[in-house]
Amino acid sequence: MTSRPAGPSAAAAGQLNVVDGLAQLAFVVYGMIELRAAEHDLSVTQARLLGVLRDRTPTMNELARLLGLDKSSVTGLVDRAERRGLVVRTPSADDRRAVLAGLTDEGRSLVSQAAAGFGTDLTATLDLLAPADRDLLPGIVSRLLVAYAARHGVDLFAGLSTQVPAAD
Amino acid sequence: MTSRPAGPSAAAAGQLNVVDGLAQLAFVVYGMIELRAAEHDLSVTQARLLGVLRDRTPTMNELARLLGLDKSSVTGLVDRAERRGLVVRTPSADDRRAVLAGLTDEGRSLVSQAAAGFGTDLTATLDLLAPADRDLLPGIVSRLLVAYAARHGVDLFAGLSTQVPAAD
DNA sequence: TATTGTTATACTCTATAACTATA
DNA sequence: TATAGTTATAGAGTATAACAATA
Repeated sequence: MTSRPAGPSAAAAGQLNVVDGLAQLAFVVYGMIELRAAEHDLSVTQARLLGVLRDRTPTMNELARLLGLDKSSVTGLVDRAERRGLVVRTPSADDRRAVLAGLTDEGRSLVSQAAAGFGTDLTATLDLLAPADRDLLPGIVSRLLVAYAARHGVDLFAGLSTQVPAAD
Repeated sequence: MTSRPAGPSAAAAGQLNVVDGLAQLAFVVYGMIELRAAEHDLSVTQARLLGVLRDRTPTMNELARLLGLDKSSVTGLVDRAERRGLVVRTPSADDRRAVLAGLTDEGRSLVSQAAAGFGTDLTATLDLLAPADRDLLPGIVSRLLVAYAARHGVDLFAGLSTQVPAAD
């Protein structure tokens, strides 16, 4: 989707409960990622794929789990990325059934540029906050994510993220 | 609570900078919306469509602008929703070229249920936060969204949220 | 038999270009 | 001519089911 949040004057006043606010924030951030990824002809899905592969060389199966997709979906996803020269498949040495997916230099370069662009955009928005808010936000977001991860026994990661989500 | 230079709480939570943290949060929230929408066989796009129509009866053209999609995409989107009985097209009285899209009762019911489910999920996660964080977050998020909207001359909305149905 | 990955198939979502019917 | 909407077409993304190769 394109998720360019737009609409009539409903929220501009700031009369937003936190649930709606976080939903809107999610769409805004998602849209930022989408826009910067599109600059390099990447969909959010392709960007997530490259993001996951930044610090891993998983099997197709593991990749499916990491992305939350069916393995047949990942076949096509990697097919298209490989056709563009962003990803390569390598036979596994351990298991002759398995195939490892990894980034090419071009893939790595592309995802780094997209991530940098996204970081620039989001930072520019955060810079509009008052210093007190800017100081408090990182901790709250971190604690929120930790709480969520603990509750869901889930591995956190952001497709475009610059850093590894730890948790491994 | 005032400034805390190099927030140690954030680092303790797992060296996530705020950019990565917000990206992850966006994916988590987006995933929550996706999951609750899927419960009713709605994609995020269909849910956004229904969400937009909760308080509007726009022309196809306006709908395209609201969703950030091409008008031809909206034709198909509304086709599928109409086929399911969630949306109806009505000829415009003012302009014989134009067509208005609106929710059916079933569409309204469905989007309310999905929004309520999402609200429940997100609230449950927010409840894991310490009270101090829970008090601070809404204001920071609101101010962040207002800053973003002001900077981009854009009006905010979240396809699924609008208002929590609380007592619909 | 179970697992890994691919293929075949079908559907949603999206855009571009061409078309119609109004305006 | 310009605008509103649809249709035709193409491609990405997704899932289910069936399959081949390996374990």
